[in-house]
Amino acid sequence: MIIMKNDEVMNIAKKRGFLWSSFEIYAGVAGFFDYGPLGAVLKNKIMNKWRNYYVVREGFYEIESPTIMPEEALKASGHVDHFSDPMTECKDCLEVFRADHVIKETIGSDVEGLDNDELSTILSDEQICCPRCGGHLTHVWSYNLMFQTLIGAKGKKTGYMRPETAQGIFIPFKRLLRFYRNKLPFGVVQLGKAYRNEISPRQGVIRLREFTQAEVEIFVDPRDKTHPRFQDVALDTLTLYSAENQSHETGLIKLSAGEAVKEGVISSEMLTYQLCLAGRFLKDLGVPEEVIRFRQHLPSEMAHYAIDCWDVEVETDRYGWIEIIGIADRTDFDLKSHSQHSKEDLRVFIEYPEPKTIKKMVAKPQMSKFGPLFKGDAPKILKALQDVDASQIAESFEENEMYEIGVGGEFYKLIPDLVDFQEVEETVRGEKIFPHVIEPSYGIDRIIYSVLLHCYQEDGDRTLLHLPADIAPVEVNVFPLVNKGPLPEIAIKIKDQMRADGFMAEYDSSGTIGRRYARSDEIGVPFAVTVDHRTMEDNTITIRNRDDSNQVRIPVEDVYQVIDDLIKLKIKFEDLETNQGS
RNA sequence: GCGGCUGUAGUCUAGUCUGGUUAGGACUUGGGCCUUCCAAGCCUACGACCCGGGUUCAAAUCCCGGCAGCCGCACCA
Repeated sequence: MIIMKNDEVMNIAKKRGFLWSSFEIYAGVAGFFDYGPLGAVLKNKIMNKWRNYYVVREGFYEIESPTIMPEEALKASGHVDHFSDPMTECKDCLEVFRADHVIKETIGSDVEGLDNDELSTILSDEQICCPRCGGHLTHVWSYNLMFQTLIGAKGKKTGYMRPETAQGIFIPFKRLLRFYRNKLPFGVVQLGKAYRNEISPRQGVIRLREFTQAEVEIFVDPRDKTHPRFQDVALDTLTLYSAENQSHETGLIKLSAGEAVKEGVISSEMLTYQLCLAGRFLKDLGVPEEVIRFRQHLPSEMAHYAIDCWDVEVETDRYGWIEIIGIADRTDFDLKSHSQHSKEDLRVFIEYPEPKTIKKMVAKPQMSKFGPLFKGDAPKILKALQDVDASQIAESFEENEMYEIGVGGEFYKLIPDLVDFQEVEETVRGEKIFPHVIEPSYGIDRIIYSVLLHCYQEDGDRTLLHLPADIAPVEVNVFPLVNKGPLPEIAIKIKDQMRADGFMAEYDSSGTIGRRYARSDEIGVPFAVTVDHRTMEDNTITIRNRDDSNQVRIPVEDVYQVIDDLIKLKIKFEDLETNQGS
């Protein structure tokens, strides 16, 4: 039995307060995890680093919307109908199947969109039996992956826990568009909990029923998916596993971002830019490049509305390659659908660079004849007439001497006498379109797992977490070399000053100094300040670097600034060593 | 949701088959001694039979149910 890094890491995570399964004293519930004292800090630091990437540097403002959503909204998004699976169970062997899959496999017809009763009817009419044992299948029921709840005291309104944060961004689109002063492209982010009632969550923190997402929705002009700062990422190397590589089993390819766009492997600059950003983010979290790949969705697995979709995957010893970020071009599906369901116009007016003057024929009703003829119906006919292309009417006049127009179920005959045609010049300044959406969607819990897993290292007896200094939960430890004389007191004072300066600092005097360093390394504290005999002589302390155990000696009064620079990655520990040497 | 295996301190484990004294050990952790730089040593303390029911004079041990974990199947818009 190979000892998996996964097991070691999860062991430390539990023992030292990063992660553990929830409700343990009540035997736990599958699919729920607590973040412990260190885990919660780590998570916040990672989320804040993420904000620094997207909110600060990309300028995509963050919003926060409710985690409970009304049924209508999720009906529009497709989750009510499509996030549930029609299930059927074999009465004999108790195996559970997806009803639509069984039907498709047995009689070959596509039954997408049929409701449960219709599916049940097909099952019995076609005498479809259990694919495994040939037994009888039950009626079809829905297993919806969303947690359902009731809103209000009378509980009349059905609500669901949101299955993704994205919808919370699409719904207030009009307000967001206005906030961004009606101009594309713009991006909006949301970090928060999402909920999926997985049938059988089993892979620890990889598949949770309640999890944290960080999602970005970037609204772009569908005709222009170039990125203004593409040059900034064009030379980034991406390890790609394209749909073609997968179907031909040709392995991974390494391309620069620029090449990937040029060769059409990735569909747009916008999408590619996001892939690069995701890659950089992971590397900044200490996930090495060798374990990151970008896998394109196969046409068969891609949601029908997406035109290109890439998963960022990280390799793990326990679970293989796992998806931790999904980056999709969702086109205009969501906005269009919400537009239809809500009857709100969620389009954006895009101005042409130059106003276009177009000549067109318009039909001008002869009101003096029109009015008397149609009387009360005239206004609505006029209104309907506005939506009809004048050339169509002209054509119909030529062929049939009349044009029939339908208004609300009634038909009216127009004869050439009633309508004049005029050629007019019209200035068109732009047009209304549904923006396309580029969506990077991060699974924060999976990222935290990946970070812990790949920052974990064994070095002889020593185990350490190579967390980047700016995400390490405890930033600095302060130790007295021995518990004698004034050393503890000085160390405590330094620790207190560190805390006053805003550092996550801890003091530890228990056991030998070696044991304290070991404890410190195990949770990835990047630096340790040690107070020793020389501190009393010349007021200096040592700073120990977690990653190589090296130490440099500096004056006590400098320690706060130096630690600050180290934690914020402004200087490297090696620079201190060099300075000291000179 | 189905089937198989498993469940003893924070961790690893002895004991379970064959029911019987105060559930034993190691590591970890807390306190103390020692110790002037990387899990040393000594003393000391805390800490467990997954939950519920049954059988029995007696259950960690046998039986049933539940829960959780692992493996396989299914599921994963």
